[in-house]
This record gives sequence, structure tokens and C-alpha cells, in this order.
Amino acid sequence: MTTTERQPTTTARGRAKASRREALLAAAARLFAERGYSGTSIEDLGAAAGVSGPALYKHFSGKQAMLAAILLDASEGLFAGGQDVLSRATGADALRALVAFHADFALGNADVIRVQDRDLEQLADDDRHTVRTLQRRYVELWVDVLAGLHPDVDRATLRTRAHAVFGLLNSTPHSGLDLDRTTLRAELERMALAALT
Amino acid sequence: MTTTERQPTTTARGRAKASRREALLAAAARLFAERGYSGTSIEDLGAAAGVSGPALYKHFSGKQAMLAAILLDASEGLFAGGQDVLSRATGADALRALVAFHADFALGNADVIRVQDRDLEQLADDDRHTVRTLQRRYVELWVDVLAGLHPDVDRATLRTRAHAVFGLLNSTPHSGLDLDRTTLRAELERMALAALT
DNA sequence: CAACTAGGTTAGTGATCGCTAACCGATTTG
DNA sequence: CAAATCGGTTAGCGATCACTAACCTAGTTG
Repeated sequence: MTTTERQPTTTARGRAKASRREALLAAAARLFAERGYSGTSIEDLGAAAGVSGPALYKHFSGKQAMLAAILLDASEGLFAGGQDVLSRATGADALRALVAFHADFALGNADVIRVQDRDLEQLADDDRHTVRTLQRRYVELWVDVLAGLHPDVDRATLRTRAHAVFGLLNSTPHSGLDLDRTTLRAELERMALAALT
Repeated sequence: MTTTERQPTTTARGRAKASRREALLAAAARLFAERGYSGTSIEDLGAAAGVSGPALYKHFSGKQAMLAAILLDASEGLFAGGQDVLSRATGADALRALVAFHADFALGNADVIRVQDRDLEQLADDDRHTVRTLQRRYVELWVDVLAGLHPDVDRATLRTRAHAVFGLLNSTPHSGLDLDRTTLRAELERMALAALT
């Protein structure tokens, strides 16, 4: 996605490299979420994946490229998932499906959610622009559905409502400890839909 | 509050120092919100207030002390404001007043809100503990009011609802551009109350 | 008005950081 | 099986950072 691979994933080395790359990205998402991008060192990133320091330059062009891989993957996943949802449902069903999809994503990727609205500014200009564009398009998916349900409300207001609901659903990283996942998911979905009525 | 002042605020120097201190804190809140704590240098902090670099050591013991001043002030303000609100209203009125108060705070202190749930981890252990305690007590104010309205719901669930509504109301920094402040405030309050019904 | 105080300056220091260089051993390949 | 490749290592370099030292000047004070 971000780095062009020369090694096939069929050979033993290729598979080892791919899994190491995934481990590095997962560790990076966790560390970035905990300490922030600038607060995490190259050494930290390597150590969290069992290698030390500059080994990550065999997988990424640098620290910033790791952040880019995380955030591009997240924003692409959200937009693609949103499109997929809307290809299967319309009207109020579409809204319920969007809420369920977003709640699922937020609950399953709390670290990434945290990084996304915390360290987006640390990206290089073009990557930041790409992520922002995908985010904007994802919001527009929501606004389209909301516009169908509330034809009398202008899109700026609907956009604000969408952002507010994202804030509600993305609150998981700040609270997720008290409740089990199923109950938390149900609460968040119910509140989101109530807020959008 | 954080530094003990030896100079009175009646003399010209004293007043100049106090206003310089406020300017430094305001600039710091803005820069921390934009670039993050670790991403902001001492030089940046001074320059944003018209002085350069190490001048801030005449006002604060260091960079971390500036973050502490900002976050302690914010969490104290929220908790004190919440207490004040609850001394004047009960039941559903109290909930409406809490929502209005929090919306006001979030709209008027978007930078501080951003810093609070972004760089809390960068505080020294004791300051972080103090802020966390104040935050927890503020949440309990909300939970108390909610418990009065929903006696059948356990406090863990109500706590999650409070956090979710904070996420909704604190979404201002991410969206505040499209709508004028009055409309935005009304939208957020309406959604928050709907989510808590 | 002389002595002191205090908020500003610039220069410098030690530590840390991102990244590169040079090298090594195992796997892949022709 | 020899050669090339590739993912790892350690050492080190240049830049940046938070903070300190030394000093300077204007305001405060007796």
C-alpha cells in the first residue's frame, strides 16, 4: 500500500517480513496513541516489536512513513466501509448501519482513532491532504444519508451533527474500561441514533 | 496557583509580569493544541508571546509547568463550574444546566479541551493525578444528576453516557468552522440532551 | 539618586533524537 | 555450491531540544 514490495509473500523470508511489518505497525499505533507521535522514539518503536532501533528502516522509509501507513489505512478503511454500507441500505436503515459500522470500527481500533485525531498534523503535506480528503468524503457519506432523512436542514448543520456523533462514538478510548464491549456498543449506538433524531 | 508571586500586582512591573504570564499561557494553549506538547519548543512558546526562548523561566519553572498550569486551571474550572451549577438547580433542570455549562466551556476553550485529552500523559505524576482526580469528580457530578433521573441504571453505564456526551460536546475543535457559535451551541445542547434521554 | 531587584537578552551545554554507514549471518537463487 | 539478497545488528553523526549561566537595563525602593 505504501511501500512497493519486491519480495513475494510465498517465500519464508517474505512472510516473516510481512508479519514483522504488521507487528511494527500495530506497536506503532499503540505507542503513538499512548505517548503521541513526537513522544515516541525510533528506539521505542523497534523495541515494542522485538527488534531494536533502526531495523524499521528495512520496512519503512522513516518514522513519518509509519504514521502515514497507519492513518492512510484507517481513513481508507473508514471510507471504503462506509461506501460498502451504503451500497446495501437506504434511508433510516442506512443511518443505523452507518452508526453500527462506525461504532464497530471505533471499538476495534481505539488506538488508531486516537492517533487519527491527535497526530494528523505530523504527517507530510501530501499524506495529510490525502487523509483529510478521505475523511471529508466519509463525512459526506453521512451527510448524504442525513440529508435524505432531514431535507429541511442545511448540509453545514448536518455536517456538524455528523462530527458530533463521531465525537460521541470515538469516546471509547476515554471510557472503554467500565463496561463490557457488547453493552458499551449498544449504549453508544442508542445514544448516537437518539442524538441524530 | 502554581507559582508563588513575590511581586504585587499594583506596581507597573507586577502588572506587566502578570499579563505576560497570561499571554504566555494563552499562546502555550494554542500551540500545544496545534502541534502537541512534545511538538512545541521553548523557543516557539516564547516567540508566540513576543519574547524569545528562555524568558519563560522567569514565569514558570519549565515547559512542563506551563502544561500543568493550563490543565490544572481547566480541570479546576470545570469541576468548580459544575459544582456551582448543581448548587442552583436539581433534577432535569440540573442536567440541562450541566449541558449548557459544558457546551459553553468547550466552545470558549477549544484549545484547552484539545490539550486536556491529548497531552495529559505528559504531566508529572502528581499533577496528572490531581487533574485526573478533578476530572473524575466532575464526571461524578454528572453521574449523580443522571442517577437521580434514571434510578434503574447502574453508575458504570451512566459514567459511559457522561463520557460519550463529553465526546459529543468536545467535538467543537474538530468542526467549529461551518456554523456560527450560537447555532453550533444550540445543536450540541439539543443532541446531548437527546442522547441522554 | 544610589542600591537593589527583576524581567529580559544571548551563548553555551549535555542529552536525546532521527537517520545513515558499515558490517554480519541466514536465506534465496541461478 | 557460489553469489547475491535481505533483514538484522552496532556505532556514530548532525540537528534539535530543554535548560543554565552570565550579563544588561529599566523599574522599584529607601
